[in-house]
Amino acid sequence: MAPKSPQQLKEIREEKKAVIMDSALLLFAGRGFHATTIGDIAEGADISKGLMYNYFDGKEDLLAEIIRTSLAGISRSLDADIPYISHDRPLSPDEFGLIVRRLGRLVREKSTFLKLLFQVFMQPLVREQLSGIFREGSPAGREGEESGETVFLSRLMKSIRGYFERKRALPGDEHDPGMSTEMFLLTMKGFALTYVFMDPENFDSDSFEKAVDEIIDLYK
Amino acid sequence: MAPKSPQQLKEIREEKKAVIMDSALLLFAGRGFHATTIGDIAEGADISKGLMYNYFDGKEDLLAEIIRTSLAGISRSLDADIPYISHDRPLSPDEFGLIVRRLGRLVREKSTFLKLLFQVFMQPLVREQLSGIFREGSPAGREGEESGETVFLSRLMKSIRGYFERKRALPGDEHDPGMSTEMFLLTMKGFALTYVFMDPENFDSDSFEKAVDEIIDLYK
Amino acid sequence: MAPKSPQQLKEIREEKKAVIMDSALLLFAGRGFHATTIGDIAEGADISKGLMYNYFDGKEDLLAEIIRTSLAGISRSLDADIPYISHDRPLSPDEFGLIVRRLGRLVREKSTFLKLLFQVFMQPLVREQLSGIFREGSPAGREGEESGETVFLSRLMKSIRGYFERKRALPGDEHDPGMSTEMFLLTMKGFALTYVFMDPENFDSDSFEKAVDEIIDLYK
Amino acid sequence: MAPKSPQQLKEIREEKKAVIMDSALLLFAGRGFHATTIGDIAEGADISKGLMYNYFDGKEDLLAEIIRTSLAGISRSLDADIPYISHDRPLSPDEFGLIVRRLGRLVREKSTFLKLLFQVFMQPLVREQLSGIFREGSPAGREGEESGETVFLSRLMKSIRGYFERKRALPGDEHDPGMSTEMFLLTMKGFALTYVFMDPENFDSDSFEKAVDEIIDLYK
DNA sequence: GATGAATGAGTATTCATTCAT
DNA sequence: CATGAATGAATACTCATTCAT
Repeated sequence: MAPKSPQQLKEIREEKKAVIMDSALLLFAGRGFHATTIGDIAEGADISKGLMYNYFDGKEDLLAEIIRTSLAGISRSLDADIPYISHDRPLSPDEFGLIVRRLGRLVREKSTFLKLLFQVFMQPLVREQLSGIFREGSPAGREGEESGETVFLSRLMKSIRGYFERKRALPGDEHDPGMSTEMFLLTMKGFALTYVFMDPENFDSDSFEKAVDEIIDLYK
Repeated sequence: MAPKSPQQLKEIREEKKAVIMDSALLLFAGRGFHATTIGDIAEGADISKGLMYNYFDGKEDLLAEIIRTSLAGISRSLDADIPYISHDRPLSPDEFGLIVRRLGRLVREKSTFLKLLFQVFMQPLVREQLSGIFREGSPAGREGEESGETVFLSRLMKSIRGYFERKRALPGDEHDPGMSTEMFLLTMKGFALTYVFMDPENFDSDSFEKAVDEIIDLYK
Repeated sequence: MAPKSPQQLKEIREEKKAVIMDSALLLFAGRGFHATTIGDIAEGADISKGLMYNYFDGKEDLLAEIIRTSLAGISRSLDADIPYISHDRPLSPDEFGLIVRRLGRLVREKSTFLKLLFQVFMQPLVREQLSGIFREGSPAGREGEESGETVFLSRLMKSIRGYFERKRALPGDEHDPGMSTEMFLLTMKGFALTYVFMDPENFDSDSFEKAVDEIIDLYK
Repeated sequence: MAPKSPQQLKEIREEKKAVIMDSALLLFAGRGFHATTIGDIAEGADISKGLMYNYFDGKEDLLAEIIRTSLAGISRSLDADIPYISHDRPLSPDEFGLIVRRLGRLVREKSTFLKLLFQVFMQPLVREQLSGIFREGSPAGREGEESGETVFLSRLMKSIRGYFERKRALPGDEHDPGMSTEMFLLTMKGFALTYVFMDPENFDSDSFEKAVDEIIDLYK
């Protein structure tokens, strides 16, 4: 009965937010953003429809928040696992292989979120709206948190680009490094697309792993 | 005074159907199926909302019809350009290269439809409904027309699979042919995804062509 | 190829009108006025939708015309069978019985139309609209035709009323003749209602006849 | 601050449901089901159109609910007034008279609902749909409430049938008891039909009562 | 914080009617 | 006389969002 401390309150709030976002993510990914109603989300989160609006500004804000948080989470998780890319030293082939393997794991572990991400970036309208929200939604003050983390993703990108540039300099490879990077990314996209939308019953863990190996082999 | 001849009538109907489908395709691809209203489509086709229902059973039927027709068109067009795959003789590397190049052209020419196709196959709900419509929509009788054409696509697939199997038999290649096929398809998907959703202003015709060459190089 | 004579033209016109009205009557009675579309009627009459408007001013006019024509037909048919009621002489009990029997036959033979009539008179709105059409629809000139015939129905009514008044004068009957008439009409309505909407498979020809006899017995 | 108690909530819901059903009943009876729009009903109930769908699954469900509830109400009300029919003892002529008088009162008091009921049972399509809803709508579990009440109506029917069977056994009556029952019901239908759809201004309270007396006289 | 009744703008769809041919 | 493509007003229904409690 004692009044909760501000700290506790904040924790409870964050937890409830997470529950709502989990419910929404599952439904957005499964049925699509438009086909999911606030009622569905509330039911999934076991709360009333109205409560959602205590935590988010609306359906689109909820979507934006999910994407923001998930991206930050991914960023953080990758950052923890791939520390070496922050150095100036170029990636070794083995490090490149580890990165690909790590990205493969990501596809498996975050397939629900990736499903959503694919959908969102296919609808220019939503994409634009989202950009708008992102712009408005990140007031000067708190850039230190989320964006600081998502910045990692561009560092990763740069690192990969660097890898292919260095490979270019080696004898026996006359590929345009820009093109090599593009091809690698394109293959990774196709890989993610294929496995993320594959029927779970058709999913073959073995061929998944072999595909990862194959990619490493192709681009190492 | 006299009513129009059945011939005239049929032409008018076919033409108007095409106009409506064109308008719908553009909007579905651009804004997504759900975000597109019948009013938008009607406006785009310069007709009244009601008229749409003289030609299609509803929004979903319109979508199904677009996909059916477009797939048939693609199938026909590929069939005309790639006649040799119908033979039993396995593909030569050059033929394989030509096929990839032809598929590349397809991505450019049919990017609007492919945009739609990607979106549709990402929404399981719509996907199922579509399958249902397709199943019902192809009564035993008229298999000669649409299905006869779409069958070409599976023949193409088989041909490609055959190509990788034969390659496997050559000395110096120890790849699992099934995995090779999968990797190739996955790369094609990534390729299509990348260029189909690329902002037109970022689209670089040169790198597009070079990417096609690169794919041919990788898998030939 | 010879141009048809005006007489022939008129006959053809009348015949086509009848076909349309038959189709409409069947559907109106079976599904209700609102639930029947012009398209249904046209299909049933094997004509185009537009043609209906060459013969009738619209759906409601079609309904009015059906009712008008059917009532006139009934009137004419009864008039032919019950000639004696036009005399001033009061009805004998046997004549009364014959009338009831004739009305019973009417219920069987015109059950489809009566179904429609019941429905129409239960919807005040339609009833009012119809009255309006009837009023507007009978220009001074042609009252000689239809109305002349429907007038018979009121003569019949008057005759029945007269029958019960005369009965009243007999010793041994102290019923209010107005009330007797009302009771008789009410029973006839209940009779018609019961058998007109009875499922054909539940219809028992025997009990139908016995009910007629019973009514005669009750009110003779 | 606190959300409303479940008790309060339930009361509000029940009350609002009743308001909507009252508005709908009035309009359905007056203009017919098809001619009544959701907007009309909402206006009559002084609510927004959308709210209707918080309480009913749609227009047809609303109709079904009205009929269900009204029938249950009638059943209950009759049950309270005519307790003796539950005994095995056959009805005395006086009891029969009381029943008819009670039914007469019902026609006056529930004329709006009866108007609707007549209309509904004249449209086979709606009738079938309703049967469907009724069947689905009464899961095995809650037979205790509504159906338990409407069951009373069949008990009443049986009681009346019993009355005429017993009468048949008396000397001086050679009517088929089944036919007598049918005639009685048919007369009651005609009676209800006549007075329920009579223009209020033509309604004569005196002749109404006398008609009831007359019916009792005829069938007692 | 939490609830769910209430709103109303928006959407797909239907259908009587018109009209060029 | 006959056709059916075309129209557009009307209608049932959905759903994000608000707000009193």
